[in-house]
Amino acid sequence: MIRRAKGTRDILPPESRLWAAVEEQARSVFGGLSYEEIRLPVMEPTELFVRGVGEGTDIVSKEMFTFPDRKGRSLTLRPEGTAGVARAFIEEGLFQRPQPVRLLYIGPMFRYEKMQRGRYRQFAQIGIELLGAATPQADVEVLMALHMFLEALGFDDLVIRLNNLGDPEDRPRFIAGLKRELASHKDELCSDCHRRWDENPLRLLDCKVPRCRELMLNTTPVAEVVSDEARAHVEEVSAGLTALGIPVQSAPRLVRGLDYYLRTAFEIVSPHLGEDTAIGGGGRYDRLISDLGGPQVPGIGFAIGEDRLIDVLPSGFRDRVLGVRPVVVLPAADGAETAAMKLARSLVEHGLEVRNEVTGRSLRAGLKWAAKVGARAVVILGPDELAVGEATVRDMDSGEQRRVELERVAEELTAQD
RNA sequence: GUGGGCGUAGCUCAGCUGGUAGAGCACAGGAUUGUGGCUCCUGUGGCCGUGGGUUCGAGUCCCAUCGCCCACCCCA
Repeated sequence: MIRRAKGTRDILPPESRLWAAVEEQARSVFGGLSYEEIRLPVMEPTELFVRGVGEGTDIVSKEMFTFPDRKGRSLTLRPEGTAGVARAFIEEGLFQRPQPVRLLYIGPMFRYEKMQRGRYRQFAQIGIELLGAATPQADVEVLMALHMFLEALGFDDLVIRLNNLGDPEDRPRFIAGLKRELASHKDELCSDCHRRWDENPLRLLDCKVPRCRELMLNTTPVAEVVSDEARAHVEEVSAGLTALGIPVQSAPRLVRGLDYYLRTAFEIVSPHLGEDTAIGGGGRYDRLISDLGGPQVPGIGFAIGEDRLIDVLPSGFRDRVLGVRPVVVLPAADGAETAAMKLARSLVEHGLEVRNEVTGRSLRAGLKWAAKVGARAVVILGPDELAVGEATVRDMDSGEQRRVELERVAEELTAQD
């Protein structure tokens, strides 16, 4: 048997309904703020991610699906969405449109990772990017959008964890200070931290090892070392969110896995799900476009892990989506097929979800089947009904049924809502 | 990348010290020829993950390999 590639999965009905509903909600909420969908290639030149995401990141150093095409060009399946958006922004001249530009993307990303529950090598992200606005208000809008979207799905205890990464110019000063503070305890750090010490010192902050964590708590937060402008920027973002009634929590050790973030960096969490499970995260990336050879255009955005989101979806939303029940149309007489099909067409046109019986089951077997597929009602077209142009409409919960003229079946079924 | 556990029907699993592959659920039909959910009967469904080895004989023992799960690591 041929099996799916490691780390991929098949999303079957009815689970797939949740995906469709979540994406529809995203288009609705983000669309309401004029974020319009951009559809990008899932493969890009490898160099885009090496330069965009950063060579020292885990993603680029060991998690990319990279392969040569038939002419020897190195391609990579996108491990995240922002780099591709930045590339398209430059290549398609989006900086010549009225600024800022608001974009939404939904789609699969790929990372060659060790498998674990809730983590896949192909996973989906929903993200937005706001390009061409450097103000704190831009950050506030993006975070508000994130909050609105998740609230629309029924999350009710969301907290934004916010950090200030400063500007790239602040980085060496901060890192030097951090190392100075940690120097006397360097031998107590874990082996990974020793590696990070030289390769990616910022990520020292992010270590999950308890002893390392303790040591980090005593270090000076990045936010206190950054330039006045950077500090004012993030403080204004925080104040703006608070003024909107969106809970914000300062997260001095929050560091994200992508090199391009500066100033604003954040995650959104739902505390009752556990503090380690961020639903989404993002930040500001004012140098990314220019680093990739484009104009100096600032940007901010986030990505939500759709797989994980669907895993933790509030039950209300879940039940609403999965609770939709079909109406079964059941021809139970010779020659009833056409009338049944016409009726099905009419019911669908009235917005009902119809499930036709097309296997020639007996009335009895048909009803049994209807119960199994969760039908809320069955429309029976037997010989008696057919003779007088009627149908029997049976409510599958109450068992009540009545004869209705064919033209009035849709009306009968939509009335009970 | 490191450590541990597990691979038998679509799903959950049983299968003893090696001797002709099983159950429940699910699916299909019927008992009830115009009425579902309960019950009962019948049926479909397997190269026992794959390859090699030991043996008269392997689902069972040995080796390898692939896959899945858990933890670490990392991360949306």
